[in-house]
Parts: sequence; C-alpha cells; structure tokens
Amino acid sequence: MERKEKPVSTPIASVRRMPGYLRCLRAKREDGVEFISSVTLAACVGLNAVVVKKDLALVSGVAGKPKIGFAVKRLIADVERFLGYDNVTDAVLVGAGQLGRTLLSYEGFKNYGLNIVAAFDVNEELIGTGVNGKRIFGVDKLANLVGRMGVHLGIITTPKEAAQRACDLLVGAGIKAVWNFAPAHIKVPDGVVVRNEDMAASLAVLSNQLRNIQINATEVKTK
Amino acid sequence: MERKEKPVSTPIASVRRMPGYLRCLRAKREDGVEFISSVTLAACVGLNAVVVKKDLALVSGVAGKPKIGFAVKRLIADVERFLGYDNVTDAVLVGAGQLGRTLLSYEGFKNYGLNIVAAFDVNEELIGTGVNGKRIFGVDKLANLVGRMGVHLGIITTPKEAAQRACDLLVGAGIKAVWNFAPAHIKVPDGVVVRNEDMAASLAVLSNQLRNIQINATEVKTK
DNA sequence: ATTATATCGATAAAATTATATCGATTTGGG
DNA sequence: CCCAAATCGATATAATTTTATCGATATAAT
Repeated sequence: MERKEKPVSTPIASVRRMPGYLRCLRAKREDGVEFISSVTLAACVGLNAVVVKKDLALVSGVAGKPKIGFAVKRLIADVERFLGYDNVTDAVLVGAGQLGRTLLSYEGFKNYGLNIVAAFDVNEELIGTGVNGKRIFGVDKLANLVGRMGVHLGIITTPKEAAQRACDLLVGAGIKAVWNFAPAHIKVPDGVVVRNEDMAASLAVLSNQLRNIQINATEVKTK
Repeated sequence: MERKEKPVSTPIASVRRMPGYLRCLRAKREDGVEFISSVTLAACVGLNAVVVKKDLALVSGVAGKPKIGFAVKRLIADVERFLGYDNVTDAVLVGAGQLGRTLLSYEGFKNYGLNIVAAFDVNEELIGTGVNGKRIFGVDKLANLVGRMGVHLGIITTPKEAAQRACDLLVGAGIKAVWNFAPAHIKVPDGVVVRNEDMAASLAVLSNQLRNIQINATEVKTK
C-alpha cells in the first residue's frame, strides 16, 4: 500500500527532535552499526518509540524493514536533507560579548548546518579583532555585508537593552530569521521569524520539577 | 464567587512563560507603572491574552480588578514566589570550558534565583583559577562540596563525550536536577530530573521556519 | 517449509495546550 | 446617579501533541 500522505505542515515538536536523532544516528554510524530500529533509536534519545516512528515517517522516503529497522546511513542522509543541512546556512552575529564570542568559537555548529560568517559590535575595542577566524566589524558595516553575502539568519547576543535595536538593524538589512539569546522579547515585522533561546524559561521548568521532587520526597518521609 | 481551584499539576508551558512575564513586569515597575492588564502584559511578551490570564490565575492569589488590571508589585512578588525565586537555588557547574566560564560570569542568573557556587573541571590548568569570583576545583572535590553545601542542582557544560560521566558524578554526589548544555542525551535514575538546553533543536526549528518563509515567498512571486 | 517474533505503518484514544466567546463587575465620564 | 467601556474569570471549542493498540510483513529459527 501507498505510504500515508504527509501532513501539510511539519509539527514543530518533530522538528525539535530531529537533531537528537541525528546525533544518535551519527554515533551509531561511527560504531559501524548498519541498521537501527525505531525502538533502539527511541531508547538512545530517551523518547517513546511511537513518536520516533512518526517522526521518521516525516523525513524518510524509504520504509523500515520489519525485524531489521532502518538503514543508518540512508536515514542520516534523509534527516540531514529534511533539516536542510545539505546546504549550509550562513549567519551573522550581533553582540560580540562573552556569549557572542563563545558561539563564534563553537565548532559544533557546522554539524548542524550553520556557518557564522561574521560578527558585529559597537565596542571599538572589539572591532577589528576576531574569534576563531571570524572577524568582528562595527555595526555600520552590517547592512552592506549582509546584503552582499545574501545572509538570511541573524544571531543576537547583545545585552537585553540593545536587543531590539540589533534586531531592527538585522531586519533592515534583509535578515529573515532571528535567533535571539538576549533575555528580552523582540518585535519583528511579518515575514520575519524569531526564536528565543530563553535559558530562564528552561531553568524555571527545571527548578519547578526539582521542587516537585523534593515535595514528594518529603511527603513520603512524613507519611 | 470563589476562584476556580487550581489544576493538580502546573502546565509546563505555563512555567516556561513565567520568566517572560517577570521580565516585563520588572521593566514596568522600573517605569513606575503600578497596574497592568492581562492584555497589556500579553502584548509585552508577545502572547495571546487568554494564555496570560490563565497563567496569572495559577500564581496570583488576588484577582485582577476589571478596568484596572493587576497590581504590578504584588504580581511580581507572586510570580517570584511561584518560581521559587524567594529563596535562591545553589548550583554547581561541571566543565569550565568556554561555555562553562561564560555561564559562570553571567550576572543575570541572580535575577532568576540561581547562584552558581563553584565549578569543576579535569583540566589541571583551570583548577585553582576562578571566574567572576567563582572558584574552579578538580572534579575529585565535587562530591564533598556538593554534600557539604547541600547543593541540589548541577550544570553540565562539558564536551559531549564527558557529559554522561559528569552527570553520574553529580548524581552520585546527591544532585537531584541536572541542566545539561552538552549536545548529548544523558541518562539519570528515577528521582532525578534533567533538562537539556538543546541549541541544535532551536536552530532546527528556526531554519525550518526560515525555509518555509522562503518557499512561500517564491510561490507568491511565481504565482 | 513452517512458525514464532520483532518490527513496521496506521489508526484510534487520551492528554495537553491554545484560542474564542460570554456574562459579570468595576471604574470613570456624562 | 447612571451608562459606556474595559477588563475580569470562566466555560466551551479547537488544535496540537503524545500514547496505546492493532493487523501486516519480513526475518530467523526450527
């Protein structure tokens, strides 16, 4: 029978999980594993097997074989294509403070299809320097470079006070997607997407869960 | 009438949004604003007003006044109490590489009720040094310090190869909550919670949305 | 060749989360 | 004092996401 037709839009939750699958699959490939079942992959990434199966159905044109599973190499290629890693996304970064420089020097992004081509800052002392082979320019150079190189993704690592200004600058230069690490809500016009890397939000969830654990532990003790 | 009784467990999505409300509320307080409506707050954080109302109902014992809204100062206190910011959570950090040192030097955590008390690493060159007044110890000192200080939260900023080892070390020392920045899935025993700060996942969503935008733009053009 | 089993894809059910709508209430202006 | 406007809390509806279950199928063992 035909494979069921794919949903019109990919669930965001599925997209979020893809890099995790990829990490696990790449590790298996390194170990020489040729086939992997959805159950094994689920255990590897710590998820329910049904979720994994559904997600794989989104990316993989080929069906898994019963009793065997999926061909690891083929699956890696499918996930990478699905995530667009086959053609690298260029990005610029605004705010070359400590966090900005940390991202600039992070080598792992190339495994996720991202290439930061340059950074920008207002601090005269930083302008002209570089990190990890990536140069830091004054913000006045941003529009030109972004336009000339056709960059579509911008990363904001400024203090929160400067985040909206940085965003406006990026959008004005033609950026269509913004990855915001500053702890601030930023507004963008239609046709531009924002993703906030909100560490405070993660921390809040974790603290909350920690508190629940501790409350439960206390209740059991006193019971 | 009585306020509706709260749900048995707080929705995770609500917890995630709380720090955003807090940021906005604190900013309003700085500006001397005394009352704020759910509609205004929603606009400030970029969310639907109904979501905001529901979330506020979770934290606030007092009802908002029609036509006026909520008292900002009281609401801040309520959200802070809800998130447990009234008593600071101590944490230790394992892996004092560039990312680890960036977190150590980030002053913003104190606004979110977090205090990193010490860091640990295996690199002899880092041991004995410090960042931002926080000392870096050898990992052999971890269990003792964690036990003695009663720390319950551990932050992992090691390379991915060392993440599971770091986690085991933390859990062995009595840590109950792990905030993992390494790009790896880590396993913990029951009674311990993990939260992965997975930048690759965020990036994947953003890239996906960017691609959708570009596809739509192309379709419109060619239509 | 036959059979037991692991795994698949699909469908159905449940849980979670988001959005829309509505009457009730309080304030501030006429 | 009374009415219009804004906002509240609550309920109902919709969308999304997760989990459970089932028949089908290919492999490996007998």
